[in-house]
Amino acid sequence: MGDTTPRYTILIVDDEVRMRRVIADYLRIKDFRTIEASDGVEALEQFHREHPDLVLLDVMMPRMNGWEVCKEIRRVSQTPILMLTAKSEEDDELLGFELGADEYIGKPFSLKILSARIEAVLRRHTDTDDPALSLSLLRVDPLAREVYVDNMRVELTYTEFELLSYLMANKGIALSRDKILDGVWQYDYCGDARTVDTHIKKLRSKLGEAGEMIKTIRGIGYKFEA
Amino acid sequence: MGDTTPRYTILIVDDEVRMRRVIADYLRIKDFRTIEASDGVEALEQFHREHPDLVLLDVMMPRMNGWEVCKEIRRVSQTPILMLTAKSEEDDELLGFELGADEYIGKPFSLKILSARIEAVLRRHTDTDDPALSLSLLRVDPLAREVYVDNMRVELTYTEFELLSYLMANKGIALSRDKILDGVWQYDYCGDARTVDTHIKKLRSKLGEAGEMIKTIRGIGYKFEA
DNA sequence: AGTATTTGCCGAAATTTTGATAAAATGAAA
DNA sequence: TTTCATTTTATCAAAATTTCGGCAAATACT
Repeated sequence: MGDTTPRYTILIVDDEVRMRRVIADYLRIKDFRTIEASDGVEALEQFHREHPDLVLLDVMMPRMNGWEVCKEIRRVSQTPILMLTAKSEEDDELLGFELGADEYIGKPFSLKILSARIEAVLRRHTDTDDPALSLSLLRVDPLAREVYVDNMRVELTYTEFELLSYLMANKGIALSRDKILDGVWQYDYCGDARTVDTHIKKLRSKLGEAGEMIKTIRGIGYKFEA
Repeated sequence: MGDTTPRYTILIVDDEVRMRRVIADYLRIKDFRTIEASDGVEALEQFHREHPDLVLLDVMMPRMNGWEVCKEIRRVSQTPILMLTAKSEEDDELLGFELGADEYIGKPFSLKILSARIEAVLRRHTDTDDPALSLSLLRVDPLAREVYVDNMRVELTYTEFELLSYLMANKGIALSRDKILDGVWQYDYCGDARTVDTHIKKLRSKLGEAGEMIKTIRGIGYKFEA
């Protein structure tokens, strides 16, 4: 099984080296490529550099805990997230789902079960989403505030960047101009709705072919679609 | 061959004296200058004192292991790193590359192969990278609190040094003025955000061409980029 | 006194917004 | 189906605003 190309890349985030090692070794046998991060900040860096297909996220971590990382990833990506936690309390689980985690596993867990869940989540995801498209054509790095289209750097202004982030965070949802104004421009900014149009236009032109991911919903507003 | 000036300085980091000696002897024949360190902490000290052209790094070491040293060096420098390890496991290699190592050699190795790899890495580095720019342009020695631009010492004030360190520690991340104020001036110092601008300006002018590594992110703040 | 740091102000440049106009889509009527 | 009127969106350019960098004065620190 070792000579095939890994099907998916999995980012393992845990502050304990031994835990990471155990999981990584097992997943590699199962033909996954693994990358690791030992805390939240590093996790986000790795995430943006490697664009893993799934993130295994420990909750208890220094610097930035799992919930925060989860939230931050969800701001720009639909990448499946599987949360790991020592306490298997119900409200933790609830919080996890609220923040956008796809699965939730309480420690201790068997590696067999872990990999089964991973398979399930990935299957669920690849059925619906198109991984090749959103992954390679348009890439947004919120930490560096950089945007790449087809691996080429695109310079966006402050508002353009915020607007794109907002649209992507609400991928697949038709947003009215008012909602967009509320979301991107702070607290009930009283501006013309045409302002949104203008920025959408600039975004589309700067994003080139990726600009077509911003759809016009007539009578409503706009929608981002992968 | 002994009368020529050594082309490059190589820092050999290994806790075994005999191993260091064997490698050093051979590399000296190959016309390299060698310096040595027996553990991670010493390695960092030597690194900052001597600014070697390449680091040979053993993974298994007391006090601070090779991965940590590698990571620490990468925080402030692009100097080529060649990792040495006894276990020739795949994941070690992966981790090494993730952390920024340039090459990876499993023990035991032949000295011939080792020096060939060293030559290759050095050649690669001086070819592809703009050596005058990324490699030796800006060097920060946090222990000595010294900064070198193009190998010329630059005197920075306390705040300037802190600011530069903070920016470099968060390389590639767009930082708001508030974040910078928090990070450099600690404990929610309530100062004008323009203060940051002024210090950035001074830093840029003192750093000369290296000052261009400090990018302005309009509407946000600043970002350090190698 | 002599640095180092902070603050205020101004002009240049970049960005955002506005307003006017053209283009496109929609739906109803011919 | 075609035409026409209406509504909605796209485009463009100019005005208004914001932001940043530089300068210099004021303040703090040694």
